[in-house]
Amino acid sequence: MSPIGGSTRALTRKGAATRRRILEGAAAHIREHGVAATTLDDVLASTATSKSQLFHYFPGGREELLLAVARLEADRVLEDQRPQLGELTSWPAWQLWRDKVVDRYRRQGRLCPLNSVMSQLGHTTPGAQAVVTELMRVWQAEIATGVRHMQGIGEIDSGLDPDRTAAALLAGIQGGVLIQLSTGQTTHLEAALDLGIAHLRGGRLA
Amino acid sequence: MSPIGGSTRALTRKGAATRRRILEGAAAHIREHGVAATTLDDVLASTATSKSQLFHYFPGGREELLLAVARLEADRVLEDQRPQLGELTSWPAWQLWRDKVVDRYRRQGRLCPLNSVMSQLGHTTPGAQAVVTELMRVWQAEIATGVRHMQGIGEIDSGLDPDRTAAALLAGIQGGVLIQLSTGQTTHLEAALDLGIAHLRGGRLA
DNA sequence: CTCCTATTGGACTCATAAGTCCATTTTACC
DNA sequence: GGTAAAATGGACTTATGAGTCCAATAGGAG
Repeated sequence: MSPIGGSTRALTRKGAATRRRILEGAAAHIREHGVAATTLDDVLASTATSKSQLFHYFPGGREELLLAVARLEADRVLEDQRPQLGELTSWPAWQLWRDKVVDRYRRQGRLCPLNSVMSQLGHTTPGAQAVVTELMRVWQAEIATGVRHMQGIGEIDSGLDPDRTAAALLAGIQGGVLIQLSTGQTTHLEAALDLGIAHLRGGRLA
Repeated sequence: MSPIGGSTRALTRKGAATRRRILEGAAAHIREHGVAATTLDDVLASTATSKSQLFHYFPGGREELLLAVARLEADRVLEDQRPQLGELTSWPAWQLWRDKVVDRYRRQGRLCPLNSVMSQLGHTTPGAQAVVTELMRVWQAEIATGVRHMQGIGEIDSGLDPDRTAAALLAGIQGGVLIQLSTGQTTHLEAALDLGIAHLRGGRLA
């Protein structure tokens, strides 16, 4: 449960506040400038903290901090899709979700904090890997639940494999966002979502 | 046409060979260890060259070298899909292409040189951005050509927008690969390709 | 043969940023 | 209010890796 060392250290109210200030300051700086352009000193400066504080609360240094930011951003990704992601119970509801996703990434623009942090940490690092894998697992599961519900009410062909379809849809979203990072356009993201949903509807476009 | 400076410098046969040795050595090291773990000194060591040589042929230093590697890898991506990508003229042909893509990325494993280089260079850098944008443009165009051909012979509903469909399919591929980088599985890539192609076939699974 | 330019070696500089250390202050709890 | 642990300030160390410089050699064109 606890981050890295596993040791549950005593945290006073003040300490907890400082820790959060550092974490959120780091996340903010990264969202704005990217990981590569974010040094520990930047974080310290923008949060009015000192080096000893940072290493006090994140003994693993930069890596531990980045990982914590990754967790934060991964959570945010799902948060930003709620409550629509959990209520895929009618075609209009799917459309609402689709729009929310597009909107979220359009707002985010060309800097994806999670992608940024991940490629810095390296996709092979156990910790980083776990964060992404878990995010994908939950995300895909919620989509699959939506598919199953629609199958239950006879709106989706029961011959479709919910998990596999959800996996494809999720891949489309990820790729759409990735392409957006370079092109600045959400065209691909929208196309992927629309095609995925159209396929669920049996080929009929909305 | 010429890389960055635009100045066409005189290159003797020997010089051209050295330049290529550096470039390919860098690409190889990156493919194996990732960008972050690739220093200029690593490249020099593994190619038996000296610092003055590297900066002689890549005056822009590390950044120019990485960009050159990105171009190399971007070309390779399309090369690896030939000739199938250009021959999407029947359903079995689509399947062959699909298999080739999956196989290519399965082989590549969890280190994607292009993704690695891109996130290091930053998606906003004009040069890096251009490389990816161009790759996506060509890739998508070739898929779209395949769709149009199938529409021409009446195998795909002419109501489908070839470019938009190709965009969605491409997004699925990108996302599938991205997810594979963390999970190690090509499940998502395969699901995305299969769903995309199934949609083209009008919902019928292969 | 000769001169100009390309090519090469490799030591050196320089900047940066992570991480360490210790002295000092604050807080929690009895 | 006294004490032990937590919290803090900030200077210092250290590692690393990019980029510079200059002197020395090789190659090609006339």
